[in-house]
Amino acid sequence: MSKKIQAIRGMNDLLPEQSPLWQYVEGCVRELMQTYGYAEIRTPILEQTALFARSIGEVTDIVEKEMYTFDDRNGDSLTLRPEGTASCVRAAMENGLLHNQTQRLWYQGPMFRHERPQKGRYRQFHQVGVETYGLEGPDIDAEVILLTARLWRRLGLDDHVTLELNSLGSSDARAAYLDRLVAYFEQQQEVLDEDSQRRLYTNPMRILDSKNPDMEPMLADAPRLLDHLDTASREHFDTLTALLEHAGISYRINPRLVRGLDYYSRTVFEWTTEALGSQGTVCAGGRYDGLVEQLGGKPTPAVGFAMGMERLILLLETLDLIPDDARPGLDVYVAGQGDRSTEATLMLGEALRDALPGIQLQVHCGGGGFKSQIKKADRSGAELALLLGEDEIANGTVTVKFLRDDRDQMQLAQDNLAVQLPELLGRSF
RNA sequence: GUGGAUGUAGCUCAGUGGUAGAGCCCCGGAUUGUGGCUCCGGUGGUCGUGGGUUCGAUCCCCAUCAUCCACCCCA
Repeated sequence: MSKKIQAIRGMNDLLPEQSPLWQYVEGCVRELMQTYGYAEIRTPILEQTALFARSIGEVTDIVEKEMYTFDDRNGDSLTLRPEGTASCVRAAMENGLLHNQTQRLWYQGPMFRHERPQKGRYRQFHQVGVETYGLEGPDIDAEVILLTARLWRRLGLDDHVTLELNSLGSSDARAAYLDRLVAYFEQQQEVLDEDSQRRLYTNPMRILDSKNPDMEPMLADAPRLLDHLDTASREHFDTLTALLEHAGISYRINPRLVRGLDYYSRTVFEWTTEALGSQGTVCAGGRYDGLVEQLGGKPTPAVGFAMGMERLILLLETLDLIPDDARPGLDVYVAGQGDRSTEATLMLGEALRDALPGIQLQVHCGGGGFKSQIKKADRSGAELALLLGEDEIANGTVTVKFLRDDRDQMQLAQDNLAVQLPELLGRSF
């Protein structure tokens, strides 16, 4: 077992039993994006290392210790993308998508971070993300949040997730606030725990995030960023919250909500759940007006978010919110008996698929006794079994056996099956 | 990167210092053209890996790898 090659730590196989659920969620996402007129963009999984170092922030954990970075054969430093925003900005700039136009884009795919795996956290994980460019007003912030809220409703998750909101203000206002904050923490040095001491000069806002209960009173009295916003950011935030209220989206303002990545400004938000234990953030995003310029483009306002597919799926599973059509299933299983049944079953299957293009039909392969074929039909989950024995083949009929209902089997003419099957299955194709 | 728990059949798990068992699954039979219930039989394991202690280790010790949970961080 252990001498065999196994998957890389934290990188999981998605097994057949799970893929219908993934396809279901992916389908919901695709429909949702189309509903809002967002266009899909697909970018390479590998980028030059500098792209992430410059956008995410040199001193973040992601860049400092979590990236899968290696040298290409020609000596270039490449990195497996740890998130989608940087690639998306790069691609949009490189292809002229930001030249005098706005964009509403979405993407989906695997991301890579070398972290210690845990529930809801893997080294290869999948994100769905949205990025909008060229829109500076709070209307687009609201739209992006409304879009996520619609997805929760679609998936039945709306009662199980909470929206948290904050504003980080302009970079000037934030810089001024940071000075105040650091000054406050310096006066409280003796209360700061070890982690916080370290973060005091690298990323002081993260101290606000701390879960250490001993620091709670000190943090509660810390200066709040929301009280030190510049006027424009304040108005932006107030308009956003008003829009959300109009739309009936409830939210909780969390003055301590800080995004981990350096590029955020003004609006930040997070959808969280209690049901996933320690990795409760299902979706997170915000505004990053400075990023495009930081990466060498013209100043371009931008808003986006990313959500974690594994966490979403875990959530649907723990809450038992998986609809039937997101489970594997078959409509029909075709079994045969006798020397000529192989040809007969395969041809019947093809004919039915021609006539009923949406049908989910499996023809038994691999021989075996009639009895075991019917057993397989049962285990397959199919509604009906179509049986082709010597008699049926001789007279052009097929025996229909109801696997889920207590109902007598019947013999039908093969020529008529395409007409009668939809009725027998209770669905159209 | 830190801490804790756990690795025995495909899956869920018992178990013992004298080289292993159950349930489910799978295959066959009772029923030579009929699943789901029942009964009978069968396949399947270098007991995660490497080393140590021992006459002998799946069990005790060390290391290592992996999984899970938490911290950190984040989706």
